[in-house]
Amino acid sequence: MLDIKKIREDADGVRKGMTAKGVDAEVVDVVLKHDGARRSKLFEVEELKAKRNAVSKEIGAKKKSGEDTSDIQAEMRNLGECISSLDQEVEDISGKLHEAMLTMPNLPHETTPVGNDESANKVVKEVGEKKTFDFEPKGHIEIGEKLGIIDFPRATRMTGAGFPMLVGQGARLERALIAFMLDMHTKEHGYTEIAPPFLVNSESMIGTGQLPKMAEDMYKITEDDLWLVPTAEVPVTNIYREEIIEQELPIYLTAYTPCWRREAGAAGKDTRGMIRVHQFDKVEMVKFVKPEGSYDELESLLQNALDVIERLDLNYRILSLCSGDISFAAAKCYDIELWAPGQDDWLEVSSCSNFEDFQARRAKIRYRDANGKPQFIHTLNGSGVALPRIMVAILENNQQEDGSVILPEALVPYMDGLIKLTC
RNA sequence: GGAGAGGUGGCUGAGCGGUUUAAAGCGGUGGAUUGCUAAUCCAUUGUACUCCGUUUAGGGGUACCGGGGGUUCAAAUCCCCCCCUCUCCGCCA
Repeated sequence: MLDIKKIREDADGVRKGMTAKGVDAEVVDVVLKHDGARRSKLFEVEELKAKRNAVSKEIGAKKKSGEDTSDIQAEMRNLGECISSLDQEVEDISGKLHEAMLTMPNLPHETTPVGNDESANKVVKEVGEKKTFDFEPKGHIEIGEKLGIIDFPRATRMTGAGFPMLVGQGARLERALIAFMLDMHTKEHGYTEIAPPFLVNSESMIGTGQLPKMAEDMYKITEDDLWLVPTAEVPVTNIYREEIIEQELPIYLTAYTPCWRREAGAAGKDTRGMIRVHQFDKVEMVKFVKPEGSYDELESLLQNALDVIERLDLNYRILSLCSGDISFAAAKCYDIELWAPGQDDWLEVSSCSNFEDFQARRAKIRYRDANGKPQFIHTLNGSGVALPRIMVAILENNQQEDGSVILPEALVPYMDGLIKLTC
């Protein structure tokens, strides 16, 4: 959520930001209209309440000394009715204001490239060479099925398309990757591991910005009014919802969770294989930091994710996403993409974002500044990294002509010394 | 799921319709005193919104005693619904 004061003071700047994010700037005028109306009504009703409080106190005193107060009480009954109808008006206006505010995306940071869609994303850096083969490289589906480590047909029968099942060494590789990443983030990057709930309530989804906008992209358990997490960002960021954090900052947290996404708007896109699925595993990193250094923290967060990829000997490129392509809540976002020879395309395996105080404002997460005053903190998160696509990258980059796959050295200890997946 | 007991400021804990502007203690902050540690004394002490003022400072008001409704001139206090915690019972990996 944006700061209402910022919208009042710099309406034009906010309009510009909305436009850059691909949102109709008219929302600014809607917000300002409701804000003005709310403030004047609030002033009106608060004056009446002050009067009521004073008179009620008088009544108490008069009753004590035995005076008759029925006249003033009757008068106050009318005042009470005025107050409750004004209260209702204030509540209605506040509701509309809040609703409008919740639909406003975060403003892009000044270093975020301006643009409408992914064509305006900027390649910041490309590291490593695309692998070349002296045979025709296969896609991960063929490789995986031949190795017997992925079973799409049975998973589809059991659940439906987009819910892949890993088998044997495939399941083991998944677990190895998770353990490898968590170990790296906890032992080398200073993160504390969290094993959070996989279902959260609506307040948490609003807190990180998934609701209201992304409702139809998520799975909902209607009966209990809970949602399946689309990313560990949600439960982990919401750990401190409605708190003033008293412990020392920054706080670095990492968590493995499955992620569930309905991918409602993506029907027919990448439907085969593991590129775009309804359930996938991910290791996520989340940071709670003071505002001053949050952009340095974004750079180090990105590096934490890159360390995973470099250790697995994969080539990659980093994109700085443009204003129209970054997520609703983000001010700045880097994507990390891996080259997948079987797809002949880049695969996004991580998004590292700075949300500044946007999520903190929604989720009411604060810290105390040097003067002891509560202030909204800055939150950041990044995938560290998403599992199916890194699995795809490993299978497709490390495939041999005979169909076997050589495992990255860093994973060998996690695979009980296995160096190669074979049929 | 059933029965009972609870949920009050950073913490402990009183209050159970109107001198509560939420007692008292602990803690925190500032000051006084004192070889040090410590003790003692004095003062102070939350959050959000809002209005006035403003270079700063400041001053007023409203709301907040788990959450949401209701009764009343007046609710921490009475009534209803919900959430959470604890104890016992039931069910259960």
